[in-house]
Amino acid sequence: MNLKALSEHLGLSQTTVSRALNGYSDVAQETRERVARAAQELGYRPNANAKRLATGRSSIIGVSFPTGRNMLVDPHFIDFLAGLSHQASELDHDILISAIKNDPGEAYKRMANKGTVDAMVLLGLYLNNEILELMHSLKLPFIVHGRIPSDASYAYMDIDNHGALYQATKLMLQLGHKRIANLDGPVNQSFSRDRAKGWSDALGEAGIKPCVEYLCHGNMTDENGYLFAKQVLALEEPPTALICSSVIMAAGAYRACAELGLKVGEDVSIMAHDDDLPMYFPEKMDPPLTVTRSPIRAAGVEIAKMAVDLINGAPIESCQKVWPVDLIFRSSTAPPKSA
Amino acid sequence: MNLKALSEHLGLSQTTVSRALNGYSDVAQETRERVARAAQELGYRPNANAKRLATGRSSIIGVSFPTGRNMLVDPHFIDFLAGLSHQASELDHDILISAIKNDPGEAYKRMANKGTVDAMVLLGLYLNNEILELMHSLKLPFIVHGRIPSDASYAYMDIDNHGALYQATKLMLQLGHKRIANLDGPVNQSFSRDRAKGWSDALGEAGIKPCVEYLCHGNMTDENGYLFAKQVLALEEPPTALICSSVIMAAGAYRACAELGLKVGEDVSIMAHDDDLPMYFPEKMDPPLTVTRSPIRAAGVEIAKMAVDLINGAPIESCQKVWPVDLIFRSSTAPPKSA
DNA sequence: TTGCATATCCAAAGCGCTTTGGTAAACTCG
DNA sequence: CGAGTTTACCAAAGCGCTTTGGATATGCAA
Repeated sequence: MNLKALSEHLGLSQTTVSRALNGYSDVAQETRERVARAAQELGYRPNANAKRLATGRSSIIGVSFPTGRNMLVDPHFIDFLAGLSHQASELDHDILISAIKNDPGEAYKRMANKGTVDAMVLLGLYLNNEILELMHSLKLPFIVHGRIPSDASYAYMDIDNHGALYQATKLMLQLGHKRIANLDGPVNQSFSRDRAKGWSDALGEAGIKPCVEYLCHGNMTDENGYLFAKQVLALEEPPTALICSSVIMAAGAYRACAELGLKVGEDVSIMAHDDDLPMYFPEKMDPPLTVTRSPIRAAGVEIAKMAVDLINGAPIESCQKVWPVDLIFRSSTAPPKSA
Repeated sequence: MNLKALSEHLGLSQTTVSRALNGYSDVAQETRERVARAAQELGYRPNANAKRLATGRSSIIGVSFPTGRNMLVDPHFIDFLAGLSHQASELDHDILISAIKNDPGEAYKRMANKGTVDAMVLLGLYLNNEILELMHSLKLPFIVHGRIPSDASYAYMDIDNHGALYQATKLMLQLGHKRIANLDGPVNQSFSRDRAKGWSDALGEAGIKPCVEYLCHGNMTDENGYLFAKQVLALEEPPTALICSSVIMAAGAYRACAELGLKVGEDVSIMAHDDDLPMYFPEKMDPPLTVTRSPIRAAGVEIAKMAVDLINGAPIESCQKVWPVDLIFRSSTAPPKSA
């Protein structure tokens, strides 16, 4: 069942049927209804590819997907993707994923050249100035999850990573902690660097010199949380507070403390940034975990909206957002014991 | 730069240029090379949507993506998706994901009707006879990851879940265990039921009546592994062996044992099915975990291949595979202490 | 009555590719 | 040498939609 058949069935022209279905004003109300009814009854579905060819728009948003064996398939990415894809379908758009093997630039070019997608979502993880230039040269709207320092203007959506660690560190300071460790994400990622800066800025303001031994970088896994915690707690002067970049890491840190016979929320204070991942519940941990919180899934939702705006011609300047994070106090944080 | 411009530039017809580029035989070798060079130099990229309209094929494979808040975004699914998407791009196909909110059938219909995809990959998780009928009525090739018992013939790829638990249970029996618990996946999923059957079949052959208290069903999370282990180990007659449906669960079970002062590989034997998830390393656990193993990512790779075959007209019967699983013995399993 | 908006509808021209059904020239071979 | 093959190319007809640029009919003011 195609447009031609439907219009013949109705005794109307293809033009009118098309315009009726697409809500144009120059078609009588009665006709519009008649067309809608017939389309429904006959199960007419416009052919997406014909529509795409005619309009030059695909209503597909491309996302690069790091699948190489050496890259971690990260639960954070997945939850982000879930939000993105869910919202995209609300807005009648589809999500096409393109595997990044090694070179992300190559994957982006592939996606852009085929004209399959109207816009692309890039992971901040792979962003650098070179990629930014490449993207601009591809003449395809794109939006970045994350940020990098750059002169060029581009659409992005990020959470306030600096603020998150700044707040967290400030809280620990206010509780009386002086030795505050930062179990951070991978060193090559901008969000990790932003967080590290927030941490050291807060310390600096309190007149404390950030100690390099208190700063760990690595993938945000349970195991790293465990290892890093063990590592810093074994120092000559162990920290009394740990700030983890993810609830996953915090779970590992809890384990480390348990093994060392340290009571979380008493002997050592722990907090984390909570991306609200579906399988991790900071409020159910023992003790419940204090967090800075910003659901990564919501970021996916927002980016889908922004991508569609961008496709519809919104200026780049209106597509640059930084979300603040919430601070949720629970019992894993307390004044240091010695205080 | 489109076909018309390119052909004019070359002083050839569109037909010849198109055929040259697509490797048809009725074009002179010299011309073919000239065309290829010009296309390269001018950066000509055929418009994907025009091609799709003309050929009726999109080279896109659709995958349903469970994103609803109530559904777990499961690491297993993600690794599967990574394999699928990686292989699809090797075969010059793209992956389009369609969010399942609540009703999977509705999502499938949406995807099929638009004609955007050439084939669909369904998750066994959502499969039932009703869905199967729906899919057949949609006249779109599809392939299922998993299986259900059904009279209808359909393309599928599954691992031998029955065999996995059969083997695992058999191993425990051979070691001398009599009380063997099965910490299984969600009760409504076919792979969980297959595994439960493998477990009870092996027990049955050994003349042991499967005890319902030893069978737990639930999402394959760390927490459930912990809870289920605690639960069965607290029974009047606790099991001496635990078989977990996932390494993630096994990690939880290890924790439970540690808390109870039980040494894994001595006081209690544990094994698991290993999907080879990127963040979990059974061989690095303490003690290293005995597993039945079948990388779920490889299943994704295989399904991408099968989907492309199916699109190219391969008969359904040639697209029905069940993979055996490996049994890898490590030190988390040993004869029971009392034996 | 005439002139001019306004409301409805339509024929036909694309969108950029593939594919059918040729043609003309060059080659084969009895 | 002429009939049949083979080789290399092409014009034009789609694929199924949107959109442009009218056409026709009706309503209303002058």
